[in-house]
Amino acid sequence: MPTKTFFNLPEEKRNRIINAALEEFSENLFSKVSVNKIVKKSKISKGSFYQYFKNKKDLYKYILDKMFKLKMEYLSKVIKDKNTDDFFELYEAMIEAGLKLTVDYPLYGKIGQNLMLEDEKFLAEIMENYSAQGENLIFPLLKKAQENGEIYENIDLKLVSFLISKSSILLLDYIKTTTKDLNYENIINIINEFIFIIKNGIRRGKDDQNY
Amino acid sequence: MPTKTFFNLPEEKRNRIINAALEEFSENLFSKVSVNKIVKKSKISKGSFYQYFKNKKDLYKYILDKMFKLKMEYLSKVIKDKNTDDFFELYEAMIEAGLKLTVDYPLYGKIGQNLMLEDEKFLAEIMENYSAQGENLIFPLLKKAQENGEIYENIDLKLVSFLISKSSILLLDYIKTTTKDLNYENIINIINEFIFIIKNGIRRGKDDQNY
DNA sequence: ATATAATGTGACCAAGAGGTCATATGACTT
DNA sequence: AAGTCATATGACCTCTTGGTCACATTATAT
Repeated sequence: MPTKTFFNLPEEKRNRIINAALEEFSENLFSKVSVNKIVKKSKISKGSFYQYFKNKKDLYKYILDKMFKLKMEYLSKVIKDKNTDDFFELYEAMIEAGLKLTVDYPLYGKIGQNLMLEDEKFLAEIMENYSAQGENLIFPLLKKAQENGEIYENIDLKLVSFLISKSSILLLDYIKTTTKDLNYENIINIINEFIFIIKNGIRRGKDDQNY
Repeated sequence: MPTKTFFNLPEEKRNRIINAALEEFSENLFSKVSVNKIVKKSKISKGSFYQYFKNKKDLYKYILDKMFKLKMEYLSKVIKDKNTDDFFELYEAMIEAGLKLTVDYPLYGKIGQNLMLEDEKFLAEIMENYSAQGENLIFPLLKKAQENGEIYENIDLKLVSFLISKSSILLLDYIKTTTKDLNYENIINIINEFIFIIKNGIRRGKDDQNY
């Protein structure tokens, strides 16, 4: 966490620093983010930087913290609003919420993507406080759905929740390689395609007339 | 490609260099691989290195080339041996082949994983000659299967082939986070779970009695 | 006006990077 | 023995990195 000094700063200056950091961390993995560039971009001196943050990692954790809080806001809002027990409905809403965040705050979106590309040792260290993120949010929902008979009994829920937790990143990746523009409608279409596959698979059974 | 000089080298020396490179590139992304470490590890001088390779990228491309050739060997063997038209059977065999390669040559496995984590600009540049890799190998098989009625008509095959092309990496990722040991049986089990999901989805329909 | 505390600053450090180059060595030809 | 060519070498160059520190400036309190 940043020092008291940092929080005493006038808001304008604090924002300058935060924005510079957001830009840098959205463009590079942690090890390639340059403190020098951040201080230049935010027009503070190197010395000041190290009066605000213990080191580069300290700043990174702070940024991630802001991001997770934002994400939780988005997710909890969706879960409350939907107010349903249907897993697939909820799941769709959650992916949508995740993608809505990356549309509303593209830099945070990129930072989230980059985070997932860090090597696991580093990731484990950085995420110690957020272990309950992604996967563990979905797992209970899946379990409930399985108990309700919505999901095959023999399916390995750990695997499914893993796939699902990766899905926003995966889909974003896919969208990048195909569609040129990230308009909302496009995204929603692809999400629906993906959910259909997770739901029904791709194999057309003998008894499937429609589709 | 390496220089003529490199190929004139006694095999022992050439292998020393290749092995050092394999180790380094399996442990780090390109930008973090150190030429200095490679020359130290392979006991050649810095000057010699630059007599063998134009630069770091030149060495990297050479290593990747070897890897792709190896992978094609594994894949083509599988396709020939199976000699089937059933998409899912073939698909399973292909994932297995991919994983077999990473078991037989763990360093190449890691290098492949790392490759997928490079940023896309760099990746595009490095892969210019191998664009037909992964995805495009699967797509025709999918198309055929769809024409045969094995796969729902409305499914977006591009998305499916994208998911599938990512599956070995995805699964390896999953295995790392759960199972401690990478024994073969374990891996096969997880592959089968995954294929089941892609095939049938996770939703239990009203008419599904079994499972 | 003085003393104390909070902030700001940039030259500096050591480490490491990728890449170059003048020179040395050794093998083969003539 | 002389000359030629392929190969080997490591000191050196420039650049960037994360981080430190002695010092300067400003704000607050008495």
